[in-house]
Amino acid sequence: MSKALPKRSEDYSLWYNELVKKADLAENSAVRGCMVIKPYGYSIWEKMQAQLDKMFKDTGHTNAYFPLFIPKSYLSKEASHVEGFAKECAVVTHYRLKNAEDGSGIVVDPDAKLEEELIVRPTSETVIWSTYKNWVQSYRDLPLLINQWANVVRWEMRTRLFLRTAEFLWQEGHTAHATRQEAMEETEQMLGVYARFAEEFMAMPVIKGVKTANERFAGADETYCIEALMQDGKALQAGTSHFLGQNFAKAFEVKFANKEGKLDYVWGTSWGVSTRLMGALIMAHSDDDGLVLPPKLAPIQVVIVPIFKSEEELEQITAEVKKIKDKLLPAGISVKFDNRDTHKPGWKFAEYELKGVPVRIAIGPKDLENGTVELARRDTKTKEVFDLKNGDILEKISTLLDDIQANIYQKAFDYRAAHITEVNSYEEFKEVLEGKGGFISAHWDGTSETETRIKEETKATIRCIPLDQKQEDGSCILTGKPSKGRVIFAKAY
RNA sequence: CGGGGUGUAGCGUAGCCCGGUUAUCGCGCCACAUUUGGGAUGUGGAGGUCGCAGGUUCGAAUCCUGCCACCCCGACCA
Repeated sequence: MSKALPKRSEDYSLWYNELVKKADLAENSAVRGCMVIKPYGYSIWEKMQAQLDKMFKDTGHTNAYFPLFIPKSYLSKEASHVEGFAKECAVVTHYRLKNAEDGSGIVVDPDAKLEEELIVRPTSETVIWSTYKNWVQSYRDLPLLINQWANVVRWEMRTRLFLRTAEFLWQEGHTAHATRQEAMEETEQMLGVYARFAEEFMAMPVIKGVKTANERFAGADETYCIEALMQDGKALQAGTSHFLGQNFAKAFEVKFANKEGKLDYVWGTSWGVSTRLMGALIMAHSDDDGLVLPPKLAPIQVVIVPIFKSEEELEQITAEVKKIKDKLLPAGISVKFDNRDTHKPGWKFAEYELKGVPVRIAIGPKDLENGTVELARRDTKTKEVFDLKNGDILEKISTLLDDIQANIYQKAFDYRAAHITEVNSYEEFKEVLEGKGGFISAHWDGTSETETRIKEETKATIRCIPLDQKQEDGSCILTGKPSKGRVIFAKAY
């Protein structure tokens, strides 16, 4: 393991790339744009999945699985949907290989051409709605509240580990409802679930908002989102929840008989978060020494490092460690005792800091003598000596984990608060954008043309129209036309 | 997909312009010894299709062509 990480202040994207690799989260694979998620990285994803899955179940959803391949014709049924994804689809055209006649290896058998080409799903609306057609006849069949955990493929030009990969893991919820209002409530409910997950578990504050027409999901009537701010001042869309109206129901003929006996199209939603959340998690909290993980998502919450010279010393320490583990483990705290004699304590300290383990306990001969342990917290890098006789270690650690969770949230919150800037002129807008970055709250005339022009001139996009937007008369920073409230601009990932 | 850059041991690199003994150094790895409260030290050792494929040449890591991958900057996107 080589030592130092690049400094965030010197090269932020290099810092990110190196951190992802050095902390054993992921690495590039032989396939362009695809990544290998390593065990430690996957453990974090599993913690995210477990929590989100629970939240989905708690709100009445069930998991199912739909196929990876989508007949090409399905994709073209919803006009704007195809347009949105056509440029980044992987296509399966053949189903057999054979040995090349000149012995040069294996080639695609031209005789094995598929009748209809298959698209590797970039998202599953089309397969799912074509299935829902068969599942829905009456209002009694509604609502359908289904989620799937899956991989999807979007053939991206430029990729970055976790933030944008050609294949990524996600969850996609797809629901069908009898009324417009119910579908709208579902859309908002799931946005709330995402926001709560981001804030309470990832310790990452987010802005809830609505996308402008330019940024809306292809095929949706309305796209809601949570937007987070990274430490380099760039915004990251962390989750989306779409109100699909009756668009997919109409495209796939999903009709039901309502209570009055009349046929009507069902109302739909879809919502998703992906392994991109891993990127958000990394960039929200980590520092120049490595990852900083929120305790609620850390695969290892507490690491115990023994400091010993002899076998006997290690045995004595191990006995003490067992007592501590017996208290922590039943309380659901994940503890790793790193008793390897192949690495020195200092090496281990650095290693677990790189991996973002929230709390470290060190026990050495001096501690055995004094009945103490040394507690170190990752977020503040502070250490304290804890007297085992004068306090309950479980209570101490629980409090510490809660403190860390709260502290890193607060830190991210303060950073964001300091980086939401209200501006009232285009000059000021460009100045803030080039200087301190972050979210910029400004008036906009509500037109696509203006948004596009601002994007072309500054690379900033409207991240969202905040749900808690204040009614405030103002004039558009670009055109001077009247505006009723501020929207959030930023450069985005 | 356009512009620029990089590819040499597990990782990071020197050598490349100007072709010529056995390809450099550091980290890591293995062995032994001394060490162990913040990434130990010494001694010895192992490890290389110089990204891949062609070409030029008596001779290629080095020159030429093509391809692949990665990084940065653009267009596209969660």
